[in-house]
Amino acid sequence: MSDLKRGLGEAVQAAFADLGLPPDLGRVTVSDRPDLADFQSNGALAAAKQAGRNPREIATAIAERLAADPRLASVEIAGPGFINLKLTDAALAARAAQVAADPRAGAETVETPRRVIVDYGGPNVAKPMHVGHLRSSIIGESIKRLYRFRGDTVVGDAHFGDWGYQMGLLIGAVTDENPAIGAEVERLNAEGSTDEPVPAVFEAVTLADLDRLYPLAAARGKEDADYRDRARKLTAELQAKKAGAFLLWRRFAQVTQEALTRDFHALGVDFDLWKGESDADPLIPEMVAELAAKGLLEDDQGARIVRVAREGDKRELPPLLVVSSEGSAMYGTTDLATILDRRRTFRPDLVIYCVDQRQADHFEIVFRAAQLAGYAHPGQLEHVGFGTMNGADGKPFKTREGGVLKLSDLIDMTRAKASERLHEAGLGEDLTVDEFQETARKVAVAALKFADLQNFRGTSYVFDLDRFTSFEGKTGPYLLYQAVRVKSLLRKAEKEGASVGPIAVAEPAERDLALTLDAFNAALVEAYDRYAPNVLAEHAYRLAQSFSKFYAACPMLTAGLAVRASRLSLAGATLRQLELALDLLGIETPEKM
RNA sequence: GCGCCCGUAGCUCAACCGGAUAGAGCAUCCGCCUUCUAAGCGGACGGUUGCAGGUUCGAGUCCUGCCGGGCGCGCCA
Repeated sequence: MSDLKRGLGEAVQAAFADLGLPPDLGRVTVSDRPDLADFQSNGALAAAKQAGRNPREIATAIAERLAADPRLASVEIAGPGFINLKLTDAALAARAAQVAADPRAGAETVETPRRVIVDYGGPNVAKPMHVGHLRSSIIGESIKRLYRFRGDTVVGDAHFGDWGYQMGLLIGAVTDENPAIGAEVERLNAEGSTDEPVPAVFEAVTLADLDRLYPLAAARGKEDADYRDRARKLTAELQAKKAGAFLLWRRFAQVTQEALTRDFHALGVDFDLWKGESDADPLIPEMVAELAAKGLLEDDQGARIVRVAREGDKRELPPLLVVSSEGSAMYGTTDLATILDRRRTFRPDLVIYCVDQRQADHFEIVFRAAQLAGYAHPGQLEHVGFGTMNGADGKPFKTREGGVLKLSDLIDMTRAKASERLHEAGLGEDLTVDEFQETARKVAVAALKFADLQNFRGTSYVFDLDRFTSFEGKTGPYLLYQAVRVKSLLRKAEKEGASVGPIAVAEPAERDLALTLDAFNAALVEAYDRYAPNVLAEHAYRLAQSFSKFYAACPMLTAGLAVRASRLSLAGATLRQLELALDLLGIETPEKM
């Protein structure tokens, strides 16, 4: 079952082939001029250019071959050689009926499913999530769901940032502040085992402590060489699995993961794997040996590196730093080892790194090194970068007090506002307290996620609290509102014994809704190919809007029997597709609001 | 200095391999609730797509140069 756009595309392409023209020029797109047509093909223009012929002539020849197509009410040539295609109401109705009958609401699956890993780019130990972390989790989650829905086998991995120099900094800062912990670390380093449980003294460490200490330690590490050297030494101790350092680190990871799990859960984001950089650590020795055996490793200024620069590069790309002069594994080391680990345990066809755009160079370096080492083919590793979130001043977002806004605070604020609005509107009064809370949570999450996902991931954007927590216009709550209206309508219809029936389209709003329903698959394909959830978000919004217009223009319960049955079918198809699209964006739909 | 990204309506963002009249939302103004949820619907206003060239039948989109902004450039992650 194919959507109309593709079906018509095949017909036009066949007509191009008939005329001895390149078939791929016969691509059909949704019309730019809905007043003139439903779909259009611009291929005659490109073909004319290639063949040195008159475009209108070619367009006319194509149109003659399409005239007999029973799906088309009209085929017209316009302007320099646009081919305008208008569908019959019957063809539209038939397609809408297909969508209505399809559990996948008209969405197809990929021909050859792949094994895919989505790497969420690592929330870090010791750093509570702030608004800057919204993007990787929201975009990553949506991409994961989208790929899975299209038929791929997908695993989402948090890729926890839990290894490296920052851990050494923290171990130093915490032991300095709390001598009891320091003494216990010393004792365990000397005579303990990493198999022991985390000692009770370490439980004094909270996420708030880490959050407070880390920026101080990082700043001091930058200006104080001795402090930095000590932190590096502690990092090396941790990576050498000294029991004291290791168990204290376990405590850091514990408290952080608890908080992160809570925040992610509130956002409806869940990982299939909660692996960390530390999990790749055991593979590092053999990986280093292998890199050396392959002749890829070079000694340079006391460190060991892999050179990845290529002939023809526009500038010199720095090498991958595999082993620091202190003997520590670096960011790129664990990333490369993780590629090796995944290759062995999952054999992915594709790994999607959903990470800040600023790390593009880093990934280019790691990916090149992976290819040199034979761990990956070109195209198998994709960095899907996203822009940064800035404040109204164009700089990274800060609260009025100058601090970062914690993600959990943002969610709470938005949820409180949603509750307030529900109360104001007198909505949800028949809900229990729990149901009401749950609805407010869903509204809040929808607002936050949709505000992010409607932007193309690659561009940076301004974080505006009012806009993020806005419930009117092109927002998540608008989409939920439309879905809930359909649900309410269908409940009422059921109570009145009204049933669905064959779909007919006649009114402009019905035609428009049917066309929008048809566009779902194309939106999914594009969002999938371009790693661009905003394409899907845009479709969901258009669908909600089409429905809202239809809802206003086409009464259902008061209509005649056949019309009512048809419109209820359209409403049902809309609901299913809208809920599916929202789910793929990671947005849950409440029953009532 | 070198490299990457960006510059679209007052604001925040879209725009499918280069196509017709560059679209939404917010804001402003005007209409629409005794009938299915008004968090809605309809309408108005709003543009030299940073500037200057070039390629093309056709450029927001491709090329060159400038201006403005963001980011990155091995021992943080």
